[in-house]
Amino acid sequence: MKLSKRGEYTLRALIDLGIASELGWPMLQVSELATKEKLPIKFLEQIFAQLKAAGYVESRRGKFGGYSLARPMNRIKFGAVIRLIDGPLAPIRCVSQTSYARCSCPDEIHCGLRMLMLDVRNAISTLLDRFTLADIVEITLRKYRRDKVTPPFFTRSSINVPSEGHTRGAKNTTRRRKICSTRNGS
Amino acid sequence: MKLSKRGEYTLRALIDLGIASELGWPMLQVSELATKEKLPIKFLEQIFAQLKAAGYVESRRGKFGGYSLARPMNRIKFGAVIRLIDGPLAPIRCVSQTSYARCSCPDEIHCGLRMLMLDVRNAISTLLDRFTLADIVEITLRKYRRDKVTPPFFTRSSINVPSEGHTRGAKNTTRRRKICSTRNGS
DNA sequence: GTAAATTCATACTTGACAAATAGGAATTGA
DNA sequence: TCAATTCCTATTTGTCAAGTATGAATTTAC
Repeated sequence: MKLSKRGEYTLRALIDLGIASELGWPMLQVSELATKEKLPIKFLEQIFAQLKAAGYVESRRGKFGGYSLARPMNRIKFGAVIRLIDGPLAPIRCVSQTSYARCSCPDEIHCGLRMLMLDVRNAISTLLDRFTLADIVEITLRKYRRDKVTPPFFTRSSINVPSEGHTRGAKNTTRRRKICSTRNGS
Repeated sequence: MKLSKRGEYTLRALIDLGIASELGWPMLQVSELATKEKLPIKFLEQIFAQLKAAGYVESRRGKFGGYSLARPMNRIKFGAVIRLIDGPLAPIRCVSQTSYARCSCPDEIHCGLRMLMLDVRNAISTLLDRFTLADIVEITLRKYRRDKVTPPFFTRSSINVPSEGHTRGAKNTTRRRKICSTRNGS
């Protein structure tokens, strides 16, 4: 029942993009995200290529380029994103709505396994097809405010905020100058 | 969010074992199950070894040996079986109850991804930790009766029942004589 | 126009693991 | 003693996730 690393990175990136956007910072660079979330940058690049091809993000090339969300956050459903990246949500193909395939059992109607897995599939997709990026971003920001924590990285005012606990190792004083090559010297 | 083949085979086998047991046929052979569900026999053997080690089934060796359930069906939860075979139910480790591991994000409390995946995990395990083999077997048998279909293979009375559509290729007239080497000649 | 920084494109590597296969030892019943 | 089974261990095979590598195309600042 695993979410792949690729899937995990994708969702992290989208959520960050959403939060940043909500805080008035609509465009982020892959390198920023990679350092913030400690993800391999080239891997993230590939992911963004896929996200762009699917219409979730748009890009600006060249110096000071980056990626931004290509649609309103409430139109980005997690279910769809995970299906794009990781394939069907269903545990087995014979209960998948979006990518059905027959299984080996002779009689699907009376297959106990299928019945059980159908329930599981429905539980998963009910959740993931209901929640949108907007929901998660909103809840996350609300939590941050409630606990009076400044969301790491993504506030304009954080330019001069002294580093605050979990933001250690990222002494980005000037905002536009960001730290490349923090990861294994490349 | 996939269930592995190993997991699928495991559940099919257990359900079959449960149905057979309910119909007064408590012991089945690996080869019977393999031919019925069209599974690789040697692979199934390994699975049963694991199931036995975990105390789900017990065996009788030698001629006319086989496997039978080692505990009452209402004590066999699908969640536990899947965890045994496929590992944690949670999509990512940082929301696993049975096998937690920290993830890369600096602040789990405010992690939107974690929150979302926690919901998914709960949805899955609520289902799979509630349903037992007894539930599925009962529902399946009820469906069979409702539709007036004899459950393939597992009725004593089916000894003389003419083969019936989806039981093609398995002309097992004598019950104890079963067809080995139906699969790719080995 | 040149340099720097970025996205874009493609190909490759590496390791892990699922899935299956193979061969035979130990056990049991007729 | 034979046949049929579980049991045990090792090996193979293929696939795929995850990551790496290299460089082209594009954009901005100077």
